[in-house]
Amino acid sequence: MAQKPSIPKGTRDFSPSEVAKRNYIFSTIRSQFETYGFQPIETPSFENSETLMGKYGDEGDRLIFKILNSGDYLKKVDEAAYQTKDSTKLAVDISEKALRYDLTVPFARYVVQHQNEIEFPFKRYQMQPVWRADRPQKGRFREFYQCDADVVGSDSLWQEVEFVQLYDAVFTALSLEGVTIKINNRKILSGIAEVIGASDKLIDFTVALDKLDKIGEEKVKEEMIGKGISHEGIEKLQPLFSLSGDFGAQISQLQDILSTSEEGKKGIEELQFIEKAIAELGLKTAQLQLDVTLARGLNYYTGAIFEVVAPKGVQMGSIGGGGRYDDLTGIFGLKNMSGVGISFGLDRIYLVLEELGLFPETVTKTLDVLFINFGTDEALYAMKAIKALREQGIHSELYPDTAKMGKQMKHADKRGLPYVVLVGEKEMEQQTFTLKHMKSGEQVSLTLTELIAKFK
RNA sequence: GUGGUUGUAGCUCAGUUGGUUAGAGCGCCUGAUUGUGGUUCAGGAGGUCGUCGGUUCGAGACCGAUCUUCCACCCCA
Repeated sequence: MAQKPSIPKGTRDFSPSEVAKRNYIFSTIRSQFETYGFQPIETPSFENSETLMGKYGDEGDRLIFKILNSGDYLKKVDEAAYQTKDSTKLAVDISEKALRYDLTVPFARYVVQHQNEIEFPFKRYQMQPVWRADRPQKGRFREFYQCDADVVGSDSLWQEVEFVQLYDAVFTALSLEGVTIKINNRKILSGIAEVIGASDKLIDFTVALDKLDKIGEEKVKEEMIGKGISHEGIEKLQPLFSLSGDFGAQISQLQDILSTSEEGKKGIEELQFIEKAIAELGLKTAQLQLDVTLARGLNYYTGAIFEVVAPKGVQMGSIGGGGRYDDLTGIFGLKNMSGVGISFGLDRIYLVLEELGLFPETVTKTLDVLFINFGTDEALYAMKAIKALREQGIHSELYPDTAKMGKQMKHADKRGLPYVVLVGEKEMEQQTFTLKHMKSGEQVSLTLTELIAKFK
């Protein structure tokens, strides 16, 4: 065997049926986005390095794909960095561009760059691939699609309420019932950190807290101690570990913990506003759940934090996430522009729908009817009918070669086509078409008008 | 970036302590059936065992490197 060609790890080819299923998810999401008043934009697949670098933390910088400069890229290299093999420093010299890492930062760049053309509040959606130089594993790829909807230029909490509804609407439309929309608030996390005297260690504290589900209370405490959080502080956290009950019950327990923190109280108010509104408006199939251990995107989220997890029993990380960022555009020089948004992980949603068998059968339908080719004269007769069918929007085609009938039938069978049409001498004489239903094997003789009517 | 794991026919996988010509099921092709696919029967094609190197009289099996798969950590959709 000659050397087989291959694709880079973490990337995938998509077959026709996979593309059909992916498009089904795309169009479902798109349709809900538009129903909620979002407008599409697109941004380049690569940005200037300085637009992306430093926006996702050190870990993020490591995972950004950098594009090597064209031409004699070693010429401009800093001699000292070259001699000492300082990769980080060298990277800046040999790479001025990088592949998009998510859609939020390019969006912030877009808003700042086009601020004078945009009417605020601006609601945009974007569905494009992003790239991460991560090590692949289940549901983690190096190239994958995000579907984002964001609003900039509005502080209103009604936006958060709408995003919860939007999540519910999309997953309901995809028949993916029972997803949990987890919600938290950065202000609550800050408040807790403040109460335990660890305001300066907010990130370390929340990263540890986030693992509560996974590694348990003891390990979380160990990690916090390891990060320099005092025993006293952890003592005060105790009620947090045993937080229980519904939304309201958890809130009242939080109120006790956060009674001395202004910021914490503000976070509670915000959560209560959202919860009340959602309780009043109702959700179709999703569930809104308070999760104080939820800590994502802390590099820029300032208010609400969202994460969507697949229904119980499906082993998949989050299938969506989002939150409020009061000052995202600030990093590009535009102050006081609050944003909030959510993201859908298309590739993971695909895996979940596949696992649960939730793709509608019609999604992969390609052709309504195949005409069997009996020879030149018959083919021309068939093509006239096909022309008429296509004008009516009926998906139809002629088997291109005059192969043996068995082979042609087999081809139709393999493609899973519902119907074939047989036209030989007999049919041509009578100006009819023999329509065969593949599943039942039944055959009927029809005129062209009747044939068209059959598929309309 | 760290640790582990996987790779044999198109697909799913066997292959004994290293020993002739590497197997099975499914799929594929041909015919029985030149106006009928999915069932059946008969026959057939297809593998330098991921790649490169090493140990050995002899390697699919042992060793090393590399690529790939999947998993855990980090982080994350």
